[in-house]
Amino acid sequence: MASSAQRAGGADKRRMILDAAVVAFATRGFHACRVSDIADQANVAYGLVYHYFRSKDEVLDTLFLERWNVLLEVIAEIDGHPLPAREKLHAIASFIIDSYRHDPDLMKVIIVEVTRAANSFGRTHLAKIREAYELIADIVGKAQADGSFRSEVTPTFAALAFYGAIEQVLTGWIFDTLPQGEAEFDQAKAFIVETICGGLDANRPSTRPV
Amino acid sequence: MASSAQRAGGADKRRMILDAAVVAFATRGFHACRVSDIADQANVAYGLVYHYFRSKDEVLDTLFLERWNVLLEVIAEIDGHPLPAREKLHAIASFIIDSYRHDPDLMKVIIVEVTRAANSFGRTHLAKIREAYELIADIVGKAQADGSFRSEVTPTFAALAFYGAIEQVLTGWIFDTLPQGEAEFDQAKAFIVETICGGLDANRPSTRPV
DNA sequence: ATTTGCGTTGACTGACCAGTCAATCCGCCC
DNA sequence: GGGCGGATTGACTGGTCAGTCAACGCAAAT
Repeated sequence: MASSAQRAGGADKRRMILDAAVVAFATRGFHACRVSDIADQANVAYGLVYHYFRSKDEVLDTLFLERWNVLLEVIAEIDGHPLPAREKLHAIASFIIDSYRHDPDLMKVIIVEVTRAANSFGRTHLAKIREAYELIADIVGKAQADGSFRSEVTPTFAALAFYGAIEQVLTGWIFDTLPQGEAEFDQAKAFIVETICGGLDANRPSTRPV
Repeated sequence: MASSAQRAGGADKRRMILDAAVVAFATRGFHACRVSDIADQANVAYGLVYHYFRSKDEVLDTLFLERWNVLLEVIAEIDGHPLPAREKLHAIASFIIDSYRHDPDLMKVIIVEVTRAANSFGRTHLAKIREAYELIADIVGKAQADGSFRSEVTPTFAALAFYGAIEQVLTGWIFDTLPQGEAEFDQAKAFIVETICGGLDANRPSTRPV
């Protein structure tokens, strides 16, 4: 009963179902994915899914909340460090992109089925999603207050633009519209931050003075 | 038979169905919306929808393509004018945001059900959607070539960031996460362009020298 | 050895809905 | 005024699944 899950024993069937759901949702999409697909993928009987979860929705719910709460904690923690705002944003972009690098299926599900699906499903989680924007907006707001960011733009809009850029890039990878790979991941982090913080216009120092 | 649709006569039932579908899709979402909802909304018999369209999908298809093609033409046309890149981007943001202002339901459907639904539905239209990114990337690329934009960032990423920011803001309005109104619409155009072109970092002229 | 009860199974049900189709309507032409 | 053909109608069918539930397995408790 201990830890290493002898065979597939009494251990965490619940976890197995969640992991299977990630694969199933990522492969067929939440709507097209039948509960039996999850059960098959988990090597578990159909009914067991309903032993651990009230509904198919609750499975997705659980996956999303598990991960999104981590994101919120990480952002808060990054903000706690005494870093320049630009580096905080880089750290956030890094975390999100590395999340995708580490578990593309999970990120695909979260983004495609929740974050970008504010209709059908994500509606329930709008508030939770918004928390992330607000944490980012906070970072921008404080940077504006201390003068390291300009104040031409509302923190809210800056946060939306920043997060929107990240999501758009992830979506590109998810649907193979954009080449991906180790190099691209790190490049993307830098480009996103550079676009949002440095801007595209030419009249400015190409590198910030130290 | 002529033009002004005597009663609801022989005129464009097809158009009526499309318009009804916009309302139905916007209200209940594509998946939750039944074909009978469209027919009811259009005051038309169920079967007539299938007289004009092969499937429910084709209705959404049609709505999307009609509008997206306009967008592509407009972007191309804007690019044709001899404007600074920054103003081209502003014009594009304006067009998209004004599209929302003019017909929020249609934009909601296009964004929520197609553009942001690259899974279930939008997959068919990935290429079409990408065309828009590429047109924008072109604008950025040319501006980099003539020196008015810096070259730190790939045109592709810049385009993604720009479009992503717009979509994120629209999504905020669509789901009432962001206050909307005449003032907000124009403000948003300016903020998006200012974020992407001007950047957030402080060390630079707050206004570009003429 | 027997009981107890959670974990597990998978066949089944009820609801839902996209798409079909045979019938009707109606404007127009001969 | 008869009939042709596209427009229009809506009842019906077929298939799909989410969720239920009665039964079984099995480990620990007695």
